[in-house]
Amino acid sequence: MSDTTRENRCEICIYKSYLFNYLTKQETALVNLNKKEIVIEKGEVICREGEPIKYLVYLREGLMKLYKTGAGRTQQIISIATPRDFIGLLSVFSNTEYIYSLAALEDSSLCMIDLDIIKKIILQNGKFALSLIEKMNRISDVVLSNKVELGIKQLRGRIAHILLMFAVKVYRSDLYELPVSRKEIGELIDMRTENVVRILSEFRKDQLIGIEGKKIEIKNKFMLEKISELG
Amino acid sequence: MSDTTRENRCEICIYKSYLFNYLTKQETALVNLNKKEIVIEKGEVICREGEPIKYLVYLREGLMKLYKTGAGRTQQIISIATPRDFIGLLSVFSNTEYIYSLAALEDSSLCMIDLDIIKKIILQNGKFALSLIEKMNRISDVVLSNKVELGIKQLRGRIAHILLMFAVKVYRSDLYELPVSRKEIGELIDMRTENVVRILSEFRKDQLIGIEGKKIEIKNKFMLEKISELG
DNA sequence: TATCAATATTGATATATATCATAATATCTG
DNA sequence: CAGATATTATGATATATATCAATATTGATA
Repeated sequence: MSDTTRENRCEICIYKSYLFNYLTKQETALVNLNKKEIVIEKGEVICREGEPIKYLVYLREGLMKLYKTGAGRTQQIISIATPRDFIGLLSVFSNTEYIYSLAALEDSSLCMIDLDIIKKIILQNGKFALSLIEKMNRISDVVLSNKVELGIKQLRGRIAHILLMFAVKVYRSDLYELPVSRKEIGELIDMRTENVVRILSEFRKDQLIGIEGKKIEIKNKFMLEKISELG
Repeated sequence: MSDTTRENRCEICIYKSYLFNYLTKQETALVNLNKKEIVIEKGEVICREGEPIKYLVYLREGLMKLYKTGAGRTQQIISIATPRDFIGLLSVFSNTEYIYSLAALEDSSLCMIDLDIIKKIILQNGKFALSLIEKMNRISDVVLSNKVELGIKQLRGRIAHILLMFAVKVYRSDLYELPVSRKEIGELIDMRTENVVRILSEFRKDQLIGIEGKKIEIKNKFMLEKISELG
């Protein structure tokens, strides 16, 4: 975890989210003074369940997973965060300790902003507060609706859904490299690793996708969408 | 749906949530002018998916369900709201139309506050904004974690969980009347009606609960907790 | 009160999914 | 590089869940 704070200034940050557009000059300067920018490698864990919450984490580049550790080292992945996401916005204001852990699925660069500073700005800047509320709401809409949909889909539908999710929302390409193992796919969509493997093979045999290790090619998007919709 | 606004004043409302304690006198008066208080009967639907969002709904008394209608009149229940809940806080700031419907499971009394007024107050009252953020976060924590837990539990675990939820969180009694049909239980915890019935009967035979129509008696809470935890 | 529709119940059976076993391959580590 | 370990893969089997069918019960309604 290398700290690269240096003289990076929020004012000219190209990753500045639309959220921070509502900040005044003074507030931007305050954020600038109370944030650290870090680069982490694939696999690194930056927040763990139970640790005190100090930062609001903004994902500049890379890919991360938000997950929960259960009994016997089992994990359940809550959501996958993509660039420009305020990760963990899901629960940082309602808890004093993290209720989820956060790990990098790809090399990532993050901006960690002191949560007390964010709270301070909420108290004094209504536009910022309202846009933060909208952002939070939107994030939980997406995460919740994904989990709700899981409940009505069978395994094939879930696999189709997740393959399309990576193609459409994460990589914006029909050809991509899976950032997760088969086991992690299972942890994300509630199924056993063996069944993830099996159904991927099945989809390959049916010419819906191409597989080469972690490389996935979406060959029949229409059919995958059908399978995803119908469960 | 009978409008009983009359001269009810927010200032002296016994249901005034801690949230509204942060309002100034003027703001309280503003809310008072822009809210309506209604009483609805069991079964009534007050918001439907797709309708424009106008109000923030506060449940004073009663019980409601937040649900989604899928293809072929199927429903999925997202969450059950209990008194003092700000229902639908889940998605009112991120959408212009409701993404869930809202119906009464028991006769209920609601306070519907103009959402534009709430937004206006957020813009000018930082303490209110921050406490609203905390409240929103807490609500989505609960709803999401319920749905996440569903994914790792088998049917018996889900039924045990829901029976305990009604006993502990809704009625605070080991003897209560189910506010939902067997079918609705299935819609809430993603399983078929027949299996809801079957497992309830099984629990009755095993002396874990007593059943008489909709009346449920929790007889062996310890065992139900075990079943709920272990899935 | 009689009739209809929704709900609840139970059993038999089909289907989906998990589990267990085993092996091949890839990845990490000293 | 060798050995250890995790990941991917496939088949056989057990288990969990859904589906189908038939009936009883309750609740609503004319």
